[in-house]
Amino acid sequence: MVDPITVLAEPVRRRILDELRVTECSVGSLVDALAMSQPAVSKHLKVLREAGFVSSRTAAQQRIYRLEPEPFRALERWLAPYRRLWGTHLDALERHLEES
Amino acid sequence: MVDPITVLAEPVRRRILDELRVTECSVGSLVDALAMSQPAVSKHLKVLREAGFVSSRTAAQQRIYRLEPEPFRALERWLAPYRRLWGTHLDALERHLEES
DNA sequence: CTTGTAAATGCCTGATCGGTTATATAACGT
DNA sequence: ACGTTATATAACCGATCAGGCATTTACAAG
Repeated sequence: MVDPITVLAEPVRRRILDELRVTECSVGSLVDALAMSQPAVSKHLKVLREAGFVSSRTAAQQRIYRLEPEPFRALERWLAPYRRLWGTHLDALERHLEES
Repeated sequence: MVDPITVLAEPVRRRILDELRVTECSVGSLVDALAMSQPAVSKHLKVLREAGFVSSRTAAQQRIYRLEPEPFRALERWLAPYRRLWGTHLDALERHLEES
C-alpha cells in the first residue's frame, strides 16, 4: 500500500495523524491515546511510515514518531486541479473559523 | 460509506472524477472511457453520488453525471491544519508547473 | 547474562468491498 | 402496448484488510 489517499482512508490512521499534529509521540502514548492494542497501533504506524506520513527515531526502548510533510503536499497537488475548477481557496475568514 | 476520503481511496473512483473534471458524462461514456463493465461503473457512481462528489440529471434514457464541489472543500478543510504546520501552499510557480 | 520494558512481527479470523453475471427498472420510439 | 436502449439493482464470489493474541526482537539496567 503506497498511495497516500488509500492510507488516509483508515479512520484510526487519521486519528494517529491528529495526535502527531500536536506533538511527536512514542508508540506507547499513542496506544493510550487511542485506547487500542499495541500491535494494532504498530501496524498502522508501519503503513503510515511506508507511505511517508511519519518517520521514527529511536530513544532508548521507545520509538518516537513524528509527521512528515511530503504526502500531504502530494495530496494538495492531487486536489489542486479540482480546486481550480471552482476557485476554491480558503480565505482569511475561513482560516479564522477553522482555528476556533 | 459517507466519508469523502474513504470514497477517494478507490482508484477507479478517482479516474471517474478525472473524467468528470473535463466534462459531464453519461454512464455509457464513462463505461467506454474506463473500459469497465456498466454495473461496476454504476456502483462507483452510486458511492460518489451518496458522498456528494457527483450529481446526476436525466436526459432521455441517459443519466448525466457532473462534479459537485462540496466534498472537495471538505477535504481541503481537513487538510488545512496540516498545511499550516509547514506553511505548505501552492505558490504561483507550482501552479504553473502543474498546468503543464 | 538475566530480567524487564517497548515495539515489531506472524498467524488467524471476521468483515468489507470490488467485480461479475443476471435481472429489474426507466425512458424512448413505433 | 411492444421492443429497444440506458442504467440501476441483486446475488454471489474472491481478495483485501483491520483487529486480536502470541511470539519475537531491540534495548537498557542490574
